[in-house]
Amino acid sequence: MDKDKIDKKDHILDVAERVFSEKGFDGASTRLISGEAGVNMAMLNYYFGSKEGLFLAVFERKISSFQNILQNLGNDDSIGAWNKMEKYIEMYGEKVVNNNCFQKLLYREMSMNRSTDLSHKLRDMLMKSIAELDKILREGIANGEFKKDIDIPMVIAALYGTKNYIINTPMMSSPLLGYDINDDNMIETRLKPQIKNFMKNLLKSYLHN
Amino acid sequence: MDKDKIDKKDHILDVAERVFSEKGFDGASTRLISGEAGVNMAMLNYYFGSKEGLFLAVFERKISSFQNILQNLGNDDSIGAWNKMEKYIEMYGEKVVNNNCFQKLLYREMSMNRSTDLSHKLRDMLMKSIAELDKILREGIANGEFKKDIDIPMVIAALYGTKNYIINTPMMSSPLLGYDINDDNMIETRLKPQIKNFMKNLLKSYLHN
DNA sequence: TTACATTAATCAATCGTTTGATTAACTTTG
DNA sequence: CAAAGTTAATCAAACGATTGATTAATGTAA
Repeated sequence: MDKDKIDKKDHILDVAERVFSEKGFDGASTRLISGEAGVNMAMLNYYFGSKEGLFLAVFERKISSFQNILQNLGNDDSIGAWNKMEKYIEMYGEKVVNNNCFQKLLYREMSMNRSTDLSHKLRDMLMKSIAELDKILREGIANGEFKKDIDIPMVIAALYGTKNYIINTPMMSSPLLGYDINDDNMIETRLKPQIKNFMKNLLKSYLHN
Repeated sequence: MDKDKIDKKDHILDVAERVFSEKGFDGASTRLISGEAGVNMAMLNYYFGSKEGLFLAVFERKISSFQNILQNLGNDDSIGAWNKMEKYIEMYGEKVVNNNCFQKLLYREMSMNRSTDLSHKLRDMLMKSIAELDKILREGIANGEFKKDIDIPMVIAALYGTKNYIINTPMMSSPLLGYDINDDNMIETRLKPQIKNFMKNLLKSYLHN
């Protein structure tokens, strides 16, 4: 059945995403991935052409799911810039902490600084989210809500960087925060509220006049 | 001469640090490292025992150089907490942006979340710097300089995370900031002041009453 | 039967590592 | 001093293991 094929491909992608995020591209062998997925090694090449094709497919799937979020927020004239900012932080906190396994993989790949098609695609994808945030910040400056001398690029780096630090280095953030970052329950009940709350307070005091 | 031997080992470590930071541990072959260092492949094992031994040696060398900085800052009673905070940001900005190649390597290894001796050593090393920052923040709260409801772990994550985002993903931060992050001259004249200035302003508005 | 799915076996290439031989610089001995 | 002995440094070559990829045979469902 066609359904089965899709489910199987999706299952392989799930496993590959996890293994790649744990071991990195070079550290994750095709034998390990296929073994953990419970499929024959040759199936990876049958479905995805090559190891790099599989790697690409992992990202392609997520890129399309990241497409239509965080959008059209800057075009709403009915609410102020700070209100948009809070909404952005809310949505960002939800979406991004949920996919922490993929986020780790994503930013490790970006830190490789490669000039591949994939890297450019990922950069463009991330830049879309950033552009939305940039628009909100400019609007806030223009209408006097925010101070006019705020450092927009650094605000963006602070928001994304703080989240990445927590998610990507659980070995540091877990003892720091006092609870286990790898525990999904802790992420939901404690980490999400804490991140959202902190980012709002931090940026509110910095941005506002 | 003994001098030459030390210099050669140091040269290999320099090259290994760069190649590891560019390709990752698994992506950097011993042939590539020895080739770029201009030494015979067997010399890596002769000097460092194994590839992992070389990897370890790269870190060991830096750990000892990171030892005595950022220390005894919290014990000085002659200046206030915010003053210490500014000094911390200054020193941190200098030390850390200078070694951006190593920083990339360091945090990529930490994101692997391995339970190796190396990972624990690196965590302990980083925790020392963090503990100093923690001490300053607690002191500021105790003496009324800082608000009493600040989120200390998140402040630490914001400081370290913002820097990491800029340094580790130049593909994002370069177009964001408008200049080339990989250019040493730009790092010195523009990035360093911008990071220091932003972090001070950001934290000043968040921490202070 | 036909077309797709799946398998075990195998491929060449590359991996990290080891080897035995050679060189050069000191040390010891007569 | 000079010859013999000793050591660390360096090299090309090869090792077995593992890598990603391919093949040819088999299974399966329409």
